[in-house]
Amino acid sequence: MTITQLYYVLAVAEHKNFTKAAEKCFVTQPTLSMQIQKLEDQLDIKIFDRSKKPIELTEIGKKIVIQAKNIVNESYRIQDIVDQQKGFIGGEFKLGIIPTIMPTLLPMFLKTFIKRYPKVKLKIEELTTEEIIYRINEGHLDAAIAATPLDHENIKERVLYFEPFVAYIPKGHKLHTQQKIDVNDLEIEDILLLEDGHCFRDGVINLCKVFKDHEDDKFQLESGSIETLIKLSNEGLGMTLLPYLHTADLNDKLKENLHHFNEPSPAREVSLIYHKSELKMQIIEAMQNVISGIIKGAIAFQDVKIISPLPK
Amino acid sequence: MTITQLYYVLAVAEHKNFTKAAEKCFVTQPTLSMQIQKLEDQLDIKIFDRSKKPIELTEIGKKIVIQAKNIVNESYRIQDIVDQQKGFIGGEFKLGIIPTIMPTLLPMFLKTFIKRYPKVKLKIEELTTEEIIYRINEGHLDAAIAATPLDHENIKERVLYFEPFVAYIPKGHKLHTQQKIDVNDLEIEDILLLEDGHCFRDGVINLCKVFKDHEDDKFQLESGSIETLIKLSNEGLGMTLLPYLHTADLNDKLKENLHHFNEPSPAREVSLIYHKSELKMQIIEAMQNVISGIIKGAIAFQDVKIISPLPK
DNA sequence: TCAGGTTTATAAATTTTACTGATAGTTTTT
DNA sequence: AAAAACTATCAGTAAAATTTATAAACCTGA
Repeated sequence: MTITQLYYVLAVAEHKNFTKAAEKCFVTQPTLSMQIQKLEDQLDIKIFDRSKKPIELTEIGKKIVIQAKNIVNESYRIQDIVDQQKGFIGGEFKLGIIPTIMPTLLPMFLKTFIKRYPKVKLKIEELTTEEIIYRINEGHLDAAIAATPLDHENIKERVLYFEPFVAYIPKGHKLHTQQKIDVNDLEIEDILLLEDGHCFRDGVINLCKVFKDHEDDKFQLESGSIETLIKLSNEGLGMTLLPYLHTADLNDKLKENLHHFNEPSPAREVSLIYHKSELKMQIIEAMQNVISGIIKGAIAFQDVKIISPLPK
Repeated sequence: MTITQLYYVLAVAEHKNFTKAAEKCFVTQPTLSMQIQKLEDQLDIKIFDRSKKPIELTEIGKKIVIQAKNIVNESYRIQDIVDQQKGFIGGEFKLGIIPTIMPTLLPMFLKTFIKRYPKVKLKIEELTTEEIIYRINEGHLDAAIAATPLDHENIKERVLYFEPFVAYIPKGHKLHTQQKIDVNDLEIEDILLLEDGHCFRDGVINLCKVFKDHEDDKFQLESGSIETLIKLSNEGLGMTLLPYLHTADLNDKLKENLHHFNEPSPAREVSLIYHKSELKMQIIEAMQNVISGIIKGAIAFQDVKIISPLPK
């Protein structure tokens, strides 16, 4: 049994196809066929049921895949230990970012990061929270930036910052004339929300719970696009909440519709998240430091008072 | 990096000598030298400091060894998973037993065990508790039978039975004439004890704590040999406590000096112990079942009432 | 300090293993 | 029924692990 064989097994298990798995492993298909057969012969079991199309794992195959993942991952950790010892921050690093954070946060820290850590080969991908969770679990992402808390067993979170929401209240809305608005002014059934507006942690206003309690309303929208929110809002479908960092990009006309909250302001928690196995922790920490440093200047509200969650 | 290379590293780390490690791995010394060099080159670090005699691990080498142990162990688990799935109980199984349990328990269950599980290649070794703990930690023993609780972080325990102690009171001792004796009759400073008479678990009389509280006595003895205990006792150095299963072997003359305890009787807890990684769990469970079945007939005292621990 | 023993590294040869390219055999798709 | 997609098999090859033989380094004790 070799780590390579286990790696091949994982590739086939994932792609359910020897040919595709072989490509991903940068070997030819006969290599996979033979190596996996060899492992199966040595263990005297079948890992894959090749009679099914697409190929399926056998019962024992499933168990072996779990253990194989474990072993392959732990083998990566050897290089990790070496890097840590050397103080080396480098290598490939796959980062996922959710759409509503990508355009505002990435430009702020990317330049600094690649300058400070030139040996890190960043591969950044815009992904939904759901995709991010899946990929971190499968080991296809090293880390991601998303709205938290996710409360996911295998995923750890490090809070980067709290981004206050700014109310966008179009003309004609009853709150439009009010200069500063208060959380208590909000009528949740009237607000268009971001789809990644997770349940908020203690200490941050809990919007989603209230939202869920009103499922019998006229209509619901959870959009992943800030632009959509604004346009729908302008159409008279209600006010919306925009993450603070997005408000700078609005044109002057739209800016007139922005209303900051009285403290305590509602906010979203944005975190760097990663698998509990803590691989590539040096890079993750490096990234956390860069972002934390940058964000301090960008969000004046850092020391904003944040309100306790509402009762259910 | 291969599992084999990691295995070689572990062998050298343990024996601190390439030549000896090579023998244990059943390869020649140049194989180890080259493979370990290759790994060191790939990681671009030195795992061993060869300038020291005997060879030492480097700082990073120590960390790598820890991780290598982990990986090698987890690789064994693949075969374990397969065996479990097949219901196969077999393969090499290294069992340690402490001296005072070996001669009485082993003959009772060995025949039954090898008959019921003929595919298991048992390798049994008589070892002290200390040696057992070390070897289970290093992975040189799959399991052991010892007096418990050990309260050791990496070692799990499964109680097999409670073996009552029988008082051996030589002629001339003040308690000699008393037919049945009581725990309260014992004067701890006057008792010769087994060295493996561990601190006892809740529910079993706690002898060792009392013993330790009297460290300023005339003399102390903790022997690993039952014979020594009896002989010293006969020399007038005090009474002693014999594990119940040993009493059957005494000649009639010595048997006259045995005094059973009134209930609740003091007893030692005997357990099957194994590493927390739970490798070869099928065999461990098989062994537990065999021993538990056998012991029921041997110790009539199974349902003996056992007293609470004494206060410190 | 020098011979003898012990140990690790190196070199060349050998065996073993992993991998490829070509192809045959299946199953699925159309 | 033909084409496409996929896996297994085979023979040849490249790569690797391992061995034998030997050199080099390092202790050890006379």
